Amino acid sequence: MPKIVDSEQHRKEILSKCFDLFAEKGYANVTTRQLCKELGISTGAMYHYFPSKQALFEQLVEEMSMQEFQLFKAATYGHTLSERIQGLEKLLIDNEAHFIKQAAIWVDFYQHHETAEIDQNPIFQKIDKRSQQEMSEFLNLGDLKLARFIWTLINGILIEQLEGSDDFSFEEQIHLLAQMLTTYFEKHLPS
Amino acid sequence: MPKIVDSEQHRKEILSKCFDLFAEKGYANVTTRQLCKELGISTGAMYHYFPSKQALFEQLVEEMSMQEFQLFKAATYGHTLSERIQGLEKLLIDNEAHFIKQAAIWVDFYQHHETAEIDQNPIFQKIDKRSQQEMSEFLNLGDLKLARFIWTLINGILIEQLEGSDDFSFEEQIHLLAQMLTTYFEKHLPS
Amino acid sequence: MPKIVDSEQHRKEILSKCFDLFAEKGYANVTTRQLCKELGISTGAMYHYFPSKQALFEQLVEEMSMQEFQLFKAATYGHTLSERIQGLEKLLIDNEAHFIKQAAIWVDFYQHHETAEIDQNPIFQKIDKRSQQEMSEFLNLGDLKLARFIWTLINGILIEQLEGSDDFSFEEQIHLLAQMLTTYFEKHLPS
Amino acid sequence: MPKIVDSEQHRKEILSKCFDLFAEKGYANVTTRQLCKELGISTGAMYHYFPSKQALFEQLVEEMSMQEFQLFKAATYGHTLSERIQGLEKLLIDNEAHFIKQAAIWVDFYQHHETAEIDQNPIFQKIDKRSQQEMSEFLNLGDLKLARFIWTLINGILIEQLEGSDDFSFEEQIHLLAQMLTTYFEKHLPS
DNA sequence: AATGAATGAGGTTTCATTCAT
DNA sequence: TATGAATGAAACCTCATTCAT
Repeated sequence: MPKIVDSEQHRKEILSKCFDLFAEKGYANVTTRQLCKELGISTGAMYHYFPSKQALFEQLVEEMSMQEFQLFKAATYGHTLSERIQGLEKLLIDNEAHFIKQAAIWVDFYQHHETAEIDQNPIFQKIDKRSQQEMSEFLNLGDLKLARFIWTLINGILIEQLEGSDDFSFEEQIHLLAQMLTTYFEKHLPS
Repeated sequence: MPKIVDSEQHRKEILSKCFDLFAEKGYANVTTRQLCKELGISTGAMYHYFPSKQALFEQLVEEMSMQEFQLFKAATYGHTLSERIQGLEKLLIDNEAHFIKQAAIWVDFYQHHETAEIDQNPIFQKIDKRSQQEMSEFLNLGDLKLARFIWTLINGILIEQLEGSDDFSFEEQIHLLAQMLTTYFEKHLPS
Repeated sequence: MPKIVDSEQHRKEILSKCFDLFAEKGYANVTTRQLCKELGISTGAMYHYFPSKQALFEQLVEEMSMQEFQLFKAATYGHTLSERIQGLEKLLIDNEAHFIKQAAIWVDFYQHHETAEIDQNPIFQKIDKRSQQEMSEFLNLGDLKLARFIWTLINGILIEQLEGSDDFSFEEQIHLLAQMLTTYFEKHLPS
Repeated sequence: MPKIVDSEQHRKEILSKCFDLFAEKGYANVTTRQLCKELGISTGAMYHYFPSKQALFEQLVEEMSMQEFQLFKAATYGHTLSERIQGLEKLLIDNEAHFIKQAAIWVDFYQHHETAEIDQNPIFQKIDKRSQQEMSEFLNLGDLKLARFIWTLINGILIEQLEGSDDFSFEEQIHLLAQMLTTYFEKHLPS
């Protein structure tokens, strides 16, 4: 039993390190050899834990989503909508690095998989659905579409960060978006 | 002299067709052979027009930006901010396919190039700067940062479209964003 | 058109050289690198002609069978059974090297493919059926099973040669088998 | 001392199970992992009993030959040549599975070893010599070459069985060969 | 200009073997 | 003795690029 625990932990450690690499360079631009060298393990070891580079990547996506859920769980939920938007703002800023990398990996993931392929995979379906729900619950918005839309805008900001222009910081951009949302909801959602 | 014109035209035709392919699959996931097959030319011919796959891609990015400028040029500029936002909305919806593909290619481009590398390249510097200006002028916003921010949010919507979820159309999303912006500016920008 | 001919010829030349190598060492014991080095071509070139090592091997088996048919076609058919057996003897001895290698490759082929897999492949079905018929016609035996049985015994001799013991030559062994068959048929088949 | 016995027994059990696997798939097509999984032991355990996959295979060949000798020892020797041929027939049919697998393994063995290598190995020399003698004694044929030849024909039938065509059973084929041999000897060997 | 066969460095993956536990 | 995670050389294969025609 302890061996299984160790093994599982090792697997997660590998995923965690791959997360950074894939986010930075993109799936296709990281070779297994590079990956293993960076991880400090042999190629054989990597293939002991994961059947293929592809599978490693997909498990990474899964794991990454789980971590996102944990973040949402751990965050403080506000009462008023305005407070909840502030909560989201804090969550994003506190975990800036994670969310930026996650956005990068999602884009990669979608480019490397046919849409049909993703639609057929129950795991990714589940992740997708749960992600929307989590977001929706966090903001206490009944409207799933609206929740998704907000996430879409946030994604825009996250991906912008990949390009590394520092003159308009992530924090400022998130804050500005939060303001826009607050302003909009004040006018359009009868609280 | 006419031969050069033909050659130049041929080069642009190739770029135009590559645009779709790269946008859909991503730079690293399209082989030169696929590319040439799709284009209906031989690999030799491709290497006659472009020194490398990389160069082809970069020229594509350049060409793509030129086309974007043309679109902005051809669009009608409104007088009031609200009208100008409506103009942007129309521009985006009328050229949905182009802008979605362009967003995909930009993301690819940034993942495949080190940030430093892009910063050093005068061509990309120029494109970047001009792009911001174009946007800023179109909205008649003095604030470059704000213009860029708006574009950032639009990018979020464009990239979302790559994932192919149809339950919330591009048109609706762009419209909602336009509304948010209008509401925000009404309150925060004294016209 | 001429290019296709060249290409096809080149393909056959490659197969021909592989024939010797696979026969001598066995499919699994020849690496693609060895193969290419021996053939004097690059790995890329090999993969230009054949999609995989496996496919190369299967095409080799097909080609090999075609050549066998040619040999049978070119051989002289006798009138009496005894003459026909002599004809077979001559055919085998004249093409000793080919038949020994072919036997080696068949054994390899059957070990590397599941029986079910072979049974489902129409090409191999056809080869198998035609092979039996060819043999049967050559000996003018109506009985397919008997023809196959004779070939089975010949296979035993062919495979023995792989082991390289020279104290009982192929020629002698084939001759002894021919004598046995003649003796048997004299008694059991009323001519 | 008893521990050595256990160990020795364990070693033989492993060999026995490998026999089936190697016969079915061929040496090169069975990985050590598959082997160990099938055997229900760890790779470490396997390497405790055998220094290498190669050594395991060679010991298997040795053990297999020993078992063959046992079979010959246990069989009933006839008086007349015809009776002795019948005895051989019975021996083969009673141990069909064993002999087919053995034939498969011999072919494999010869393909994976250079002829020179086998010729230099005293163990295989001994096995080979003894095998011929055993056969020769069983049939009470002074002529070693002839004994070997008969075995060669039998091998043809055994190997044919690997290909799994059921329309002409092993039993029938062996019987037909026995008849041929009997007919031939009646005429050519003055009893 | 155009072709597409050829190149070969380098990618992903396998697998016999080792070794800390 | 026994385990199975770890190793790394080497396997098969890909693909941007070149070059004779």
